[in-house]
Amino acid sequence: MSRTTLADVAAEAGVSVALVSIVMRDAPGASAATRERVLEVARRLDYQPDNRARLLRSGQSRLLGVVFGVAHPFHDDLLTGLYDAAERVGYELTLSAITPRRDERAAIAGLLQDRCAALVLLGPLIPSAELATLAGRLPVVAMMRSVRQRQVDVVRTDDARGLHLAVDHLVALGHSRIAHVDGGKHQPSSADRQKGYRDAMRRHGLEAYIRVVGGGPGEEDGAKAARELLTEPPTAVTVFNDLSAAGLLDVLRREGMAVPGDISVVGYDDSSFSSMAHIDLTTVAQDIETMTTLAVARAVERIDGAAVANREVVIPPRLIIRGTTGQLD
Amino acid sequence: MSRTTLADVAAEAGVSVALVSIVMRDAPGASAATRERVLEVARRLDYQPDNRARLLRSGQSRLLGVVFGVAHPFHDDLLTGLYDAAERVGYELTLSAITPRRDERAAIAGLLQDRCAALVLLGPLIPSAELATLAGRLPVVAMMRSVRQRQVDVVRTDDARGLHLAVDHLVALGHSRIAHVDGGKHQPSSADRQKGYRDAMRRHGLEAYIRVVGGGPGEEDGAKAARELLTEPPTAVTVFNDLSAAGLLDVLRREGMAVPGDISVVGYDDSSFSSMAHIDLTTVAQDIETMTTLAVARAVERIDGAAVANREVVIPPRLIIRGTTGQLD
DNA sequence: GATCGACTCTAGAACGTTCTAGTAGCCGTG
DNA sequence: CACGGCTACTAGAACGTTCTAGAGTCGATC
Repeated sequence: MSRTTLADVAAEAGVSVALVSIVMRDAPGASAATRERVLEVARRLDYQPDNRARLLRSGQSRLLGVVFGVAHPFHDDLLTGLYDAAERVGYELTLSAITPRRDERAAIAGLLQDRCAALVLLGPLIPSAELATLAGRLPVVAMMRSVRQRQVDVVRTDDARGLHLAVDHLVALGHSRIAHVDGGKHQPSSADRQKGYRDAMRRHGLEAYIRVVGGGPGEEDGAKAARELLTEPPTAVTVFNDLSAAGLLDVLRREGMAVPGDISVVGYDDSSFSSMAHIDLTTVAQDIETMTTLAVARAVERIDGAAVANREVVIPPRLIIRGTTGQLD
Repeated sequence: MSRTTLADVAAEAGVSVALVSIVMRDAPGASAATRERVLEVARRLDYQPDNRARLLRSGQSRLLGVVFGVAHPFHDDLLTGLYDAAERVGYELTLSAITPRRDERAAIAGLLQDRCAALVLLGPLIPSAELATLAGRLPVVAMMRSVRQRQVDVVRTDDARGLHLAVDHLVALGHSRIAHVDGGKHQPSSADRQKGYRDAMRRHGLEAYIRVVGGGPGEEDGAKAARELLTEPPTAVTVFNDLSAAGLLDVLRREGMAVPGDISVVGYDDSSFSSMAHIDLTTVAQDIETMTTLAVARAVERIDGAAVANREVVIPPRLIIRGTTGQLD
């Protein structure tokens, strides 16, 4: 049952182990003829390189650790982008999940043992100080969250601007009683989005209509907020994220509110499900491709020891107008 | 930037490398006094064991590779269970995701390089033959799908029985015009569930009412099926999975159908979102804890070379009655 | 015909750990 | 005091790879 190794291939092909290694890595130093022969033998013996031994020896691991949460559908979209970005620069990804019974620290600890060269954290919840000490050990890129500490790189969407776009859009449609359902105190980006909402409302002279309802990142949080809003419905509402917006939409519709006839709704993230016909949610899109590309690029720069000009990269969001927002009669 | 190794700790503590290794592994062979001292030094130098070197040497990797799909919310629930189960038996998990641009083969190849001791595949889509050759290389456990080939272990829910439960429940409520929205030809479990539906209908003498509508695993598939059903609505419908059922529910309600007043709906999976108040879906629960525990146990048995009596384990499902099914007037 | 350079190849160390085999000290027993 | 059997420890090989240094061959150049 033991796997075939370089030595097996070398013996079978009648060459040295080192030469087989050269061939497998596509490194210079082997003739076309032997290259061919070695490859043939490797294929025949079903040789699979042992990443662990490879990394152990070569020191640099071309491996990025990613921490994501099973409870966040948007993380799945980010993972997709990260895989693409990593592949483009010749890196591998190793994933570690946060589950209800496996917290962020455990997820990170798992990756540290795997000796990945850098960490990419999706919306990390642990305190900045902890992120900073972690960054003393290896490059750390935090996504979708700002971090004061200078050691930690940040790639995030300009969340304040995202809510400006949403509010501007609603105001242009004639709305003024615009509420905001926030993400709760545990979501690091919640404060930025709420602030963006408040600023935009003020800028439009709608200070008097500012109304923030407590919410959270889940569908259920949105549903709960909807029930609260229904006591005195606004004509429009911006929601912390799409999942929450979906829960909110569902309750609104079941209570007989027409969307967007009676109330307009704007989500956040442009999660994959928000474009589906029956949701058809107007939302603020985070630029997944740019964010993931930059996050991976930043991690690689740090690994290579390159000097990094601006450690925080803020990506502008984009408003995706779909069917849940409409002109106020 | 280079990490602290056993040798560093050994030098600092004035003992041999081997002894430090013993202490770190909690293995017998060190006095309480030195144990204490070594641990103190290790803590002070911020020592982190290098998993790769550890596994390389010890041969057995205590590492399970898991392939999951970012498009399947239910996989997130399974991951949660797998982490729990693996931890209980002292194994680690290494994840590899299937994304729109990274297919199952790529995901598997990534894991093979990591030298995990066995593979756990969540609802694999690749042909059985391919699974079989893979199983020639290392233990393979397929979840939520049956595999003819004897080399591959299977842990799955008794899907046919799941639909029996659903149909029985609906019949008991007085329904006879019960339709089924299936999972499409790409989902391996789709056929089993459809067959379960047909058998149950026949058993109740409802052969004439059998009606299968093409569907799929996504929310959008359910929405589409709903629109098709609406041309001539049945009084009840069983759906391939919860996500699809959620899409179906949404369309039904928006078209003015009362659930369960006009139509009852049963989902499948008991995904985490199905219990939420605004969905409140009656559904067939797969027993996540049992399935994940058994899948991990099976993988470990194979790794340890234990003889395995029955290579296919079929777990009975459980009907969770919530608010989307009701008495037919 | 010696020297050089380019090319192809190889031996052996190294990576950080675990494991095997052993050494040294100590205590108790006959 | 010789012996056995503990306990605490250590030296060195081993895992499968990459890397460094060098060896051998060949053809071209001086």
